[in-house]
Amino acid sequence: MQNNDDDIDELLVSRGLRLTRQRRQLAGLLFRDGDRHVTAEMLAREAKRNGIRVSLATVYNTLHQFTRAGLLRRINVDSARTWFDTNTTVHHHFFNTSNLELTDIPQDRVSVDVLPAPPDGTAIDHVDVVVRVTPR
Amino acid sequence: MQNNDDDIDELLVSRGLRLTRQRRQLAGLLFRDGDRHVTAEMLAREAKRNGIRVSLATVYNTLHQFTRAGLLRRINVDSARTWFDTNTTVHHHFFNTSNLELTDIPQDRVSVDVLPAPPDGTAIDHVDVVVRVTPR
DNA sequence: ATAGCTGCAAATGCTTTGCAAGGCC
DNA sequence: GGCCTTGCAAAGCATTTGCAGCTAT
Repeated sequence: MQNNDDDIDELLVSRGLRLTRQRRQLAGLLFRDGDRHVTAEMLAREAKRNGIRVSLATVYNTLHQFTRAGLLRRINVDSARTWFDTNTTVHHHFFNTSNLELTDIPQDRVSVDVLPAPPDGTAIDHVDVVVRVTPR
Repeated sequence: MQNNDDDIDELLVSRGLRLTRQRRQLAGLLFRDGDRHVTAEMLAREAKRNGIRVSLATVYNTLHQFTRAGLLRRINVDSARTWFDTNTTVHHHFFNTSNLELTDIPQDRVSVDVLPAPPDGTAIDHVDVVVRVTPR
């Protein structure tokens, strides 16, 4: 994925998000090159490195707003922190438990068959597969 | 699974754990009836309800010691808290994101094929499948 | 006796919240 | 102008840690 600034502005507006400086700059980091996995802490550090002035609270707010707007997907791999993925399509992950590196697995490279019915009164929302890996 | 007090003592000793009052009582709650999913907070509350005097820090320590000893398995379903499962065999989970209820799926009722190779220099440790469900 | 446990309180790390000031439409 | 956003600091949780006192072996 490749997006220029205009595409990114349009993306935000199309999801009903106002164009504030912080949102445009964070969206630039996230969506310019596509396919990224970040935590709030990582994104805040990266923003600072790039001369973007934004508070940590705003990074959290923005990640959640983008998630609600369907631009990001939350991933639960690690009970210590929340990861966000710019790839919102159905797919799965490798998670390196030593260096906390997350890698996508294209959906069509994993097949999952869940035979049992979900618990009474519930319906399946989605299936997450995390393949935990460690250095060899 | 069904264990009486003697079985439980033997279980702890066989894993090299000293028989302290707190460990025996917590192990009683966890392993007497088998197949349970708990968080530290839940286990501490249950202990209190059962008149077991134990600090929250000891509950955390004990859960980790039991995990290291292979009596429990950590589960990452929810980035807000850590779950522990008394079922240490390979299997997967339904997770109800509304009421935070975890249910086992026997391994033989799920088939997963991961085709791509893990990232360079890593080997697969294990595969976790979480089927997220919501009330219908 | 001594290595290992426990309990408490304080500390930590991630995340959320309250609120005043500022910015977008 | 009015509503949404931002930043800061404080608060909130889950979890870990330091350490003095206790306990299993």
